[in-house]
Amino acid sequence: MRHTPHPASPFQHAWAKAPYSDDSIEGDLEGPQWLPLHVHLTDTAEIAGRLCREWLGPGPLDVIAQDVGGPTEAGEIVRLAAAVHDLGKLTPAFAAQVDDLRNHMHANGFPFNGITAAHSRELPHGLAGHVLIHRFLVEAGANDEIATAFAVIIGGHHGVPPTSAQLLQAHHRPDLFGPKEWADARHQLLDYLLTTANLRDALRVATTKKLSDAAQVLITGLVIMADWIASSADHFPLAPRFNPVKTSPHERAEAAWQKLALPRRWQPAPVENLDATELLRSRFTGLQHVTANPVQELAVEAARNMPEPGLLIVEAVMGVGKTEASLLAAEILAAKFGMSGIFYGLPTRATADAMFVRITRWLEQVPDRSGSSVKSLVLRHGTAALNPDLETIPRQWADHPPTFDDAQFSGVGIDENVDDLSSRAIQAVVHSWTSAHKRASLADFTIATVDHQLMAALAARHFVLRQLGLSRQVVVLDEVHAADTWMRTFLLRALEWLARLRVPVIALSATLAPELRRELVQAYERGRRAGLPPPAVPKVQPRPAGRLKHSKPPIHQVDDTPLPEPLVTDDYPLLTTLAAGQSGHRSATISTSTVEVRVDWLLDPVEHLLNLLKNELADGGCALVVCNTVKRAVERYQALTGTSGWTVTLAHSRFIAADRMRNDAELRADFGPPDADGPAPNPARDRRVVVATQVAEQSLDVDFDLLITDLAPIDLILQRMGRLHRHPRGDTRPTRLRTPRCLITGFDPAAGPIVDPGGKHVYGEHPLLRAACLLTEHVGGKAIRLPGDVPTLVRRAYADEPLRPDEWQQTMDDAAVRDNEARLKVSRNAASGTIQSPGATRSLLSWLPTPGAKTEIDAARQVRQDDGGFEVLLLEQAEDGLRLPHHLETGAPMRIPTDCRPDRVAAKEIARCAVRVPGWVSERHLTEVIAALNENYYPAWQKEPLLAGQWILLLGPDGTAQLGSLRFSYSPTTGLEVSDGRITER
DNA sequence: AACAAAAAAAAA
Ligand SMILES: [Fe+3]
Ligand SMILES: [Fe+3]
Repeated sequence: MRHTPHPASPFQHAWAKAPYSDDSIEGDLEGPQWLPLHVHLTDTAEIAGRLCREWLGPGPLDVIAQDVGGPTEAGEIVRLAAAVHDLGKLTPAFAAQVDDLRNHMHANGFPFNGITAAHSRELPHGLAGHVLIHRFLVEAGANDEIATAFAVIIGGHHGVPPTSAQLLQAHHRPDLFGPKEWADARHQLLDYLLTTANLRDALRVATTKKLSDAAQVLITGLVIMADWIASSADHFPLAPRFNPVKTSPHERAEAAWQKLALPRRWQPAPVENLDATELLRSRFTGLQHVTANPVQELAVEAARNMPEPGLLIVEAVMGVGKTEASLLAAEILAAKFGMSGIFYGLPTRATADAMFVRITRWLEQVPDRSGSSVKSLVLRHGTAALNPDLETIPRQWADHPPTFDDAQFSGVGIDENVDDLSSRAIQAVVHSWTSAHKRASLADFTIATVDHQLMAALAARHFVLRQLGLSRQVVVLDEVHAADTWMRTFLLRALEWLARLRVPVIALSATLAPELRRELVQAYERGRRAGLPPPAVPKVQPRPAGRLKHSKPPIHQVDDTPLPEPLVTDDYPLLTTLAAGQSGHRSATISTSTVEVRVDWLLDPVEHLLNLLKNELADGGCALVVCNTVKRAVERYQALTGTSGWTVTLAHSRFIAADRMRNDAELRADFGPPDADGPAPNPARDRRVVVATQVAEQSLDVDFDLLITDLAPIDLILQRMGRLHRHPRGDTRPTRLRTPRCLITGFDPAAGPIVDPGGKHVYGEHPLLRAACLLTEHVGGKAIRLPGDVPTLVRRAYADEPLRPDEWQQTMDDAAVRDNEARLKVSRNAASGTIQSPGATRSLLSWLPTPGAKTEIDAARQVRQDDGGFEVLLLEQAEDGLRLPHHLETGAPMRIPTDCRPDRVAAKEIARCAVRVPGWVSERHLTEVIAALNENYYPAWQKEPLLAGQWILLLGPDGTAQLGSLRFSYSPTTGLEVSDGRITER
């Protein structure tokens, strides 16, 4: 096939890439360079084809195939989109941007008619491309709907699909598209592309087949990915300016692909011949002699029985091997449904860090039919760079000595900018083409905070890349019960999309309220239905009388039979499945040890607490005191420290990361599981009191002899109770503490249905009162059995059934109404930041808010609710410069320079000094605090990714700072405290 | 006078 355009073709003078000559400093004597437009387009088409053939995998390809006829056509349509993605660059509005190149085109017959570089912003080339491709498809016989569905991919190839308003504006500016000479050149270019890249059949598909929203999402993602790779001058060399490129598209792409060296995609092997136990033993080196437990058996069975991609919810307590169960099931599902990787989402960075190591070990054991020993794996969260495991593991899987490319694409990649972008500007440009976060979507295996899954449903720039990445991974979500109302809004929308993209999902959880279980199941089912092929003969909708004349017909015929209802049951552990529209459930009989907790009230005045502890800890032992607010926790900590007879520790989230990590580690060391050879008396547990906020609720595997907790929603109370006699310590516990006891504070049942204002602010009134009612049933009476009683208590707490006492009913009903309204408001606000549901719109047009303000789009919306709090890096101001908080300094004091970029080691130390400032500070004192923090802005630090954009809070040597009227103080034992001077002086 | 915990943030 002839790849060089006819010498007379004017389009060969059009340009796509033109690095400024300043970019090639450092004795680069080659002079200015360029890349002709037609070369960039064939490059991108070649890469897109390779991505489809080698990287994408059958699962997502089939989603596209469903719209266009088959997998071959799917690959072709992707190549077509890639081949024309920058057609909008063949317009005077784009081409006028660089004088040199503009003049060259002008000299070769392209009239500019006064269009200058200043006009380029009025017609971004993506938008121009949308208009041009739409017109071209319509001329080739497509209807408007089909043409728009394809054109919007071109319009959105920079991450934001156009809005209808933008299209309208573009149509009013024909001058920006240029006169006939330009239109002719574009037609010749299209003709050249169709011939050279062999895309005539693809065009026929594009003019006759309507792409669904899901296909639009995936293809846009693929085009962006291909464009990024094809835009790397390191892989696709530029030519001296105005010289033609002589290498053929195929050769260029072949060389680039080699150099890129993407690890071959994971191809899981079918494992039908192994039972759950055999599977378990072969995938986990530490479990050679273990037998699969019922939860693991059921998970494997559920995965094997799934007739099509579906949802599997596993509710079980921590410690029954849910992680193993999820990985076994994930491997089976990946093999069955053509997935090429796994996304493992965790609620916190700390849990993600811990899971990272476990998954790497598992990966070493998992068979791969691709024959490759290199796996592409990424740890994706904000402080992944601080994880020490990353430094030890990377090279393990590299087949060959790691080069820069290896760091990017094979072995372990981390989610951050590469060190030392070096002073050579052109290097920096090359290196950063796939910088950081957005590159991570290429990986087969992702361990991340759930946020990265939720963000797939966030209406923000480049969300299509997240969707594309997830579309080829089995998604496992851990601790889904922990999602609050805000996050749940994103979770459900993201789940609809996963279902639409035919992605199997495994959700792990503690006991779910039946309502949440139902929401998860129905969200997945809605997404699945959105992807069902429309019925052959569309039903004619009878127009209901009185409806607006212009009411639109539904996008396509949707199955309107009722959504499946998962069975409401108190079985536990519980596996709920949903596949092919059918919901099922299985429960396992599993012999976990039961803990019987006796419950009692303890009135608030701190003397009661002191007396209780004096008695109970008389013979030793340890107690956990959980408070609903930091303020209460600090108060109780201080009251307890003033008394002898025990050692007190305080734990909450307002510690700098380094201290928090150390505190957590100490808690695990002192109160964690006993050694495998059996429990021994542990002096660290002797007369210890830990006062904590909700940080003690989750993820920390610790055990206490006695629990005192503020009233909280029942599921959280039960989580806290889970810290009571959690490990087998038998008779090493003091005699009087051998019966597990839980005292509830923050509530006086005799005083009526009145909850503590702090708790009310955090949880709302209604769940607290419901919890109080349920606990009353057990006070002084029968113990709460863990985990057996958990499902019943959780179900009743969130059901409508009235609870005694009857006199509280009215208060509770009123509270329920208020809480519901508040919750509805939160989810409405969250929903304004989500993308559309699958099947709700014909195209991605206007899906994201007005582009142009690119950064605003990214920043203004988020998957976590904004409470006004913000993070600062806490450093000390010494006479001769900055230093780390002095309690962190080991050895020689380290002075931190502010006039140059700190080295990597120092930057990590500084990043570990991050702490969150409570929300009320910014709500009431925003301007004065910002003004004060702004003074500590060091331009030289902004080049360091770990420090860029961070606020710095400087404390004096006494550990305090005055910002306006606010006084900040920090100590490694009590954490960050902020007080308002104007108030305390009164 | 507030009031938990939790996370994130660079193009072709
Ligand atoms: Fe572009
Ligand atoms: Fe491009």
